[in-house]
Amino acid sequence: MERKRIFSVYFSRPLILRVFNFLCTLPSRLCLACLPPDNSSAYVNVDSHCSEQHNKLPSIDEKLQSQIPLQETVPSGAKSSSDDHVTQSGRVGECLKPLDGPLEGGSSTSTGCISSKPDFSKLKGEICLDNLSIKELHEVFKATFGRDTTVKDKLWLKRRIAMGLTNSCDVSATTFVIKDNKLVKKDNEDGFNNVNLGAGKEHLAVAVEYNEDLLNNLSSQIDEHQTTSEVRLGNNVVENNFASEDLAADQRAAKRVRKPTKRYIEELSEAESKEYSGRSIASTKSIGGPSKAHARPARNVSLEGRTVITRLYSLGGFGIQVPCVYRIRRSRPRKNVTALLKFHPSGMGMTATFIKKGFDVHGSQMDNGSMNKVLEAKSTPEQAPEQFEAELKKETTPTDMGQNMGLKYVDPSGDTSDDNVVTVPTAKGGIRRKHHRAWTLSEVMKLVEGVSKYGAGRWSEIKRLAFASYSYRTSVDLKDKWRNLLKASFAQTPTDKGANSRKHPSMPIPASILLRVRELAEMQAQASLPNLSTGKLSACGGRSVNETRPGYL
DNA sequence: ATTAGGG
DNA sequence: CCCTAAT
Repeated sequence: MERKRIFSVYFSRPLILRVFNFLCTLPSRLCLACLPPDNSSAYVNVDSHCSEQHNKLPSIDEKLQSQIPLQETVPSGAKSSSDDHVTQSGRVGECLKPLDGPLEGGSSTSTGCISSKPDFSKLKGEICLDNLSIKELHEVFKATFGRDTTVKDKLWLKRRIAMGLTNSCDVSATTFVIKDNKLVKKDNEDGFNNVNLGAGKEHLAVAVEYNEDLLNNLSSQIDEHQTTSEVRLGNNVVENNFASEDLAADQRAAKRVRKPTKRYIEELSEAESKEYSGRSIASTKSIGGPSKAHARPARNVSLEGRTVITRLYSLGGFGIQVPCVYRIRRSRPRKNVTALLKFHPSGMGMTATFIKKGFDVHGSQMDNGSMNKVLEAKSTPEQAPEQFEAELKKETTPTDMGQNMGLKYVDPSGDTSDDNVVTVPTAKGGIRRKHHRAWTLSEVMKLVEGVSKYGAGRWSEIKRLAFASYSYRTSVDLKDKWRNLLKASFAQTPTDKGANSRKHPSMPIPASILLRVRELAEMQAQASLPNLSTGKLSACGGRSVNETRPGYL
């Protein structure tokens, strides 16, 4: 039989994949089958193997853990003839099970790496996808990407597989890609002579276990590198247009993977931030059951002169470098809070006056009539927010200061309760700041007013127009508060028992406010449903609105 | 950047 | 209140 020379290489699985892929990119440049037979150990009887076991791609589930140095000797002199074989490259390697040999034969029998080489005779002939059947291509595809494909197009499959494998190099910890380029370059320069795959030093930790999510991510990355791969795959580029549609479809399917939330990333990185060199906890938590992916110690990879700290996941034989993201403590900028805190040490009085001044301005902006109305209904000066101080003065003792001080103590909801920042322990041990600022009655009223004016939902408007002076209270806050108000109003409207009696400091919202809230809610509910004919319903709603609004507007 | 909702 | 997704 004709003997074909192949690499006398100790491959680990991922490396094989890469080599395999690399070879796929070569056909136009050289034909391995034509390499002169100068190393017997490197020969395989192609034909015999073809006949033997052709079809079984190894199951990728096998765990392969050997770290095998790649030792390769590629004799020189093949280059000249290579071109001639380009055209027949597909046929030369009649059979190719690139993934076959070393895995079973090698791993099972290998007691020592070099001494007992894997039985490479099982690695048949030239590595090329050309002769694989669709079914086989599907298997390779699945082995490569961890998912099935329905694409029947051989060209597409081949290209996709090759591309995926090629790109897997991009994200791996090896420098193989670069070598790939280098190889190409060498090939162009001085032929194939000095090609040294893996520089003879590739050590790859192999963890051939598959994880759906990570694989999908891998696929996504691969997709993103498409252009790169196209360039690299020179010979196959021609086919791109042909398969572009299917490819796109497939990509879309592959990308439908929910990305981890930011918090997840933060927490994950936080856990490892101390020692990025330590082994990562990888995905053991995210994936039910035994961990499917092994994370290898991260390492600093020098990349184009820059050193990048990465975590590396060894996955299905592919190394994936994940840049470390360090937790960023985010907290809402609180301007006024800090200002308040500055006053705090001096004593309550200072704080009170400070706040009073601040709110007096706003108080003046408000509609006095409505405020008085509310105050009357409430008849509870203690709970009156500072904004109403102007009005309060009329009814209360001239010593506003003392009144204010007392007010502060009595009403915990007042802004003087400056415990705006509360540290809340999190489950993970981290503590996160939670600033709490109780809503004052005036704020609530402003909110209600704003809603009545601009409608619920236009929080930014309300904030800008009605809450201009409150730097805190974001639109989200307004929205939340309104939601709470609605809830409260509908919850306990029937009996306002708790509302007026202020025995519960936690429930300071007066009934009048709740009433208004409910009215506004109804009004807006109807406004949002204008489709109904102008029957009694709309008339009823409109009437109530008109009835209530004048007093406040 | 805003809004809606879940927590 | 916080966080997120969706717009």
